[in-house]
Amino acid sequence: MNRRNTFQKELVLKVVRNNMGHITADEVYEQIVLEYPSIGKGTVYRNLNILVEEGKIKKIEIPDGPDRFDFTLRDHYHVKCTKCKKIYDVNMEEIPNLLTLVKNDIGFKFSSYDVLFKGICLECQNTPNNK
Amino acid sequence: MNRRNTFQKELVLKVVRNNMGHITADEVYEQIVLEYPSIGKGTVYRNLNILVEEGKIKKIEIPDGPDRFDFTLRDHYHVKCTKCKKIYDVNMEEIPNLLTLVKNDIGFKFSSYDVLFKGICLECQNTPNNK
DNA sequence: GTTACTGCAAACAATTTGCACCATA
DNA sequence: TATGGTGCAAATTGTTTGCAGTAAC
Repeated sequence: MNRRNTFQKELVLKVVRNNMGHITADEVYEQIVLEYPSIGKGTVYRNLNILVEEGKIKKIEIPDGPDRFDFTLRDHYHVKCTKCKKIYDVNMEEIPNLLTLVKNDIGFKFSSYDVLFKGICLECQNTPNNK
Repeated sequence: MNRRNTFQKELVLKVVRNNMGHITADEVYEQIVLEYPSIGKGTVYRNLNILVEEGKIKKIEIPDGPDRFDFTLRDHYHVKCTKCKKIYDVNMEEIPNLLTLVKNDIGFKFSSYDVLFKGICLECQNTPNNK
């Protein structure tokens, strides 16, 4: 299974790279369609996953919402606004490595962990629509 | 909108309570069907969400997999086996409150955060099927 | 010339929803 | 008896997949 370089794969990488941060597969597709209308959504999904596999981009899995793809190299965290569901970057102090705090009594081989913050974004705080 | 007590809602609560830990909506449904075959899946989903709203149970959102419902009161974390996708409880030392480490420069009203550990479970480590 | 990749549509999985009927308060 | 809940099927959302044709190597 020798990987090939295709025009479509280049486009997908370019769009994720130019958007810098948590773009969804659908947004990637919408942007590519503008300059290359014949691309299929399946191709975008396939290439995003290949690029993740190759370590060129990162996948951020958000519960209750589409996956995001991130080009940024530096480690950072995300917040989800529980009202509008939008995702933002979080700047924060160095997080202590939570893996060192685990009491591994079940023989697990721990590899990593995800942290997702929740809250209400500025915009939603200011909307009177206080449902 | 005055909530009513129904037989079905009781059953849902009973099953989550008796299972103690990260059961899926579908598993709840499968268990109830055994003793009350006419129940609908929609009813199970509806009641699970109502019970979460009422604070009687907790919803654990797992990316790339169905939501889990938890009756346990004590705070605890979860690990997902990246091979078999099963979810396990994690015992660990007190986690420092990550919210205090956030540099809130975007006016967010932070409320909470989720942590999901990842790794390979004992069973999958021992399976020769090393794909 | 292989065979990986594409575009498309259909399949899928988890969950929500519309609606006519039912049953709780 | 008013109206919230049920059961069912259809709709939704995000993603994967099967397949015949296309193109990269």
